[in-house]
Amino acid sequence: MQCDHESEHASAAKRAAENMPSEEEVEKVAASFKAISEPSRLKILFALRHGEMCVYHIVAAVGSTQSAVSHQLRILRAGGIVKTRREGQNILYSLADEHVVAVLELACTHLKCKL
Amino acid sequence: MQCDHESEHASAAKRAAENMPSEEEVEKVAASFKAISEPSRLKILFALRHGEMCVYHIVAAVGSTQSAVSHQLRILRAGGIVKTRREGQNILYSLADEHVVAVLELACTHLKCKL
DNA sequence: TCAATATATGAATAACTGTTCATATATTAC
DNA sequence: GTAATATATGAACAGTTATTCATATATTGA
Repeated sequence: MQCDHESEHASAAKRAAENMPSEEEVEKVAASFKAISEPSRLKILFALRHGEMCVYHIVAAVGSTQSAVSHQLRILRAGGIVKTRREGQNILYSLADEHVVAVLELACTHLKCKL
Repeated sequence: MQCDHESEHASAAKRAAENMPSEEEVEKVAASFKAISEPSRLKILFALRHGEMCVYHIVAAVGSTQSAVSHQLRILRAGGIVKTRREGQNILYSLADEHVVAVLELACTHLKCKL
């Protein structure tokens, strides 16, 4: 394999190779996207767009089980997608920041689906 | 399990359940994110930010094999993340639209990593 | 038409991941 | 301290997926 339109693409390829983020950075970005790439987790995020919620209400909103939701919340939390605060017996979950909201909205715009 | 701060969260939960996108829509969004959630595919996208490229140069830029890259490109193409055009023997790949660029940049901003 | 180059793809394997079930931890009310 | 409630977690299983290897298709130039 070899490509001979050096003039046109070689420079882009060279720049791309030189500016490729480190393996660690790529994996960090990938992990963030992976966190929001599962239907069960996306539903949680769509739910949280309507406001801070405890686990019980998240379970109700997405229609799943407590255990499954709790496992997914851990992944979202570890990925920095949601944040938590305790209020008595309850742990209240919310979207971590405006970037998360923005990415969700971009995806829906891209796919031409209402939110 | 039952949650008694009805006054505070029940309304958010109710709105969330009512406005939850359909299973099909959620899966479409999830599939899009899944397409960009693998390090090997993300590297391809980071490379393509520097311009349209043929497979040979993508392979060179990301440091993988022709077969692996080709499999990943198929997934990115099916997910509407990249688009292609043929030029002689070569298939030139590029990012599908500005939304893709924007999402990549948002993620890097979110993670405070340079791009 | 034939050889060479570029890209795609099917099958197989190995690694990863989501859910379920059972159970553990933590907080509150008594 | 004990019971009740809310949330988290470990293990196991099932389903998914990325890579490799071998091979197929498509385009070009002779």
